[in-house]
Amino acid sequence: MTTQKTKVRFAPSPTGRIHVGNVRTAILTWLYARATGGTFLLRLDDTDVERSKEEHAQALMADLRWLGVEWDEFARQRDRMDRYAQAIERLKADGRLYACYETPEELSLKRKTLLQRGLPPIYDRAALALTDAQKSAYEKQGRRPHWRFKLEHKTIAWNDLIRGPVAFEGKDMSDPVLIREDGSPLYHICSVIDDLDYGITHIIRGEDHVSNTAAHIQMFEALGGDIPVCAHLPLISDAEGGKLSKRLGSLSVGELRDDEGLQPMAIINLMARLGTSLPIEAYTHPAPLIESFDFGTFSRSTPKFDPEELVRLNAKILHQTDYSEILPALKDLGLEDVSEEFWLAVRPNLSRLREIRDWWSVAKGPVTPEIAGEDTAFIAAAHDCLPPAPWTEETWGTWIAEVKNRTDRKGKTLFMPLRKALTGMEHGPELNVLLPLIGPDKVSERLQAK
RNA sequence: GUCCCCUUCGUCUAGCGGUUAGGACAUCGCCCUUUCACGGCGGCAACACGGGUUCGAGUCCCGUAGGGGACGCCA
Repeated sequence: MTTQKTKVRFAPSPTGRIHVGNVRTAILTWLYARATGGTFLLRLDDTDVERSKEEHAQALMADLRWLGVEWDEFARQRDRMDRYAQAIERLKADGRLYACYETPEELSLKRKTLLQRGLPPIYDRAALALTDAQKSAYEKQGRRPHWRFKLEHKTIAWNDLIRGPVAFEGKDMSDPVLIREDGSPLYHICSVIDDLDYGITHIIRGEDHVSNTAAHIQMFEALGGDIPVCAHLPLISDAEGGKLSKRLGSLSVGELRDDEGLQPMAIINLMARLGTSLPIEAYTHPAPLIESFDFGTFSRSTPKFDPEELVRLNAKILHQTDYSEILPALKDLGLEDVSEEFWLAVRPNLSRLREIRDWWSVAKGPVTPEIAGEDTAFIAAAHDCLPPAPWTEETWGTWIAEVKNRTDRKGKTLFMPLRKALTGMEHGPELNVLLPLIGPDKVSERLQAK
């Protein structure tokens, strides 16, 4: 065995915002690259000029960067058309590509007929029997050919990192179209040529590609290259068990960030471990995920994706995030002068970062103190025994003891009116840490509110 | 329609012929806390169904049901 350096790629089509299903593949591919000390290539598969849009390409890269999924190399297929043409010529010369003249309508009819007879809709290779005379007759009618790759009718087998031994029969598959009628190359051949040229050692993608892989293997062989190791990930499904579609399937990284207000690590943690035998944990850094990454831990069944899990993870991540690490995100929220004390005080009460704004206004105001009619005398008494500045975390204890002495209250009737007067809420961070953060002036002011 | 894959607590899963069926998350209870949250400690909870094979089946075989995937001049 050679000690070949791992090289993997994530190859999305920039046809829309990247969503949960896709980003999982990106994250796992990236983790594998980092786990093996290999290279991660981001390749835009933008051969479909109709659907591929530059704005989607830009948004995709922004989303990946936000997640911290950094790529080492970058390529896009639209820049490589000359190279594809060259490889295609070789396949034609080798007789692996053959010209077909059926129209899309004719092909669709053929498929429908086969289906009705209970047969698999496999292309019948009629074009292979075309004589030169028939071909030129088609050409004279103005028809241009599309080209199919002639699969060898033999067993195609590989050892999948996730699925184990996989085998397909060439005869059970349709010869894939590699070149459109307009002469443009299709995904299959572009992908194979790129994987070859860029030295991809491992192909990691969804299991919706398994039968493609069978065809691709023959293309790798036809082009005389090494066949990368394959890992086909089970697709994730809806919480209801159905296919990941509609609302969830379209749940994009952008929405998770902008609408849901989630931390990138919430998504990384869930996607890295969902469907594996390793526990889903709330790490604040990807390092433990990289260290523990192992295709052997992946199940072959389709796991269910529950967005609520992201929120739970998000909360746990926040509870553990250090002040220095949250600072940039706080700046983005427009909270420049949050102190470390404040962060540590409110951190356990956050499930989304933006909720910190609520606690920030509790500390800085304005707050609408809540003082019930029957509590006015009590609050006034409490105000009278406020300890002198400076205030520390001990102040609350000192104060409340004094209030207890001077009034006949205890338990909930003792502290709850104070909490409501000071914060306007019945819940929140502990008052011993909150009190010095609000400060003597505002505390006094709020206790005297009408 | 044909082919392929999958099915263990609510969820993600361990298990690879003999287990009190293990863990994590969720949930519930207790502790901590003069609130909520955080944290700590415990509890509840599962082998889709039906046939085989075997002394013995969650584990092997066949079937049924359910779910997913593939069968494009999309990727």
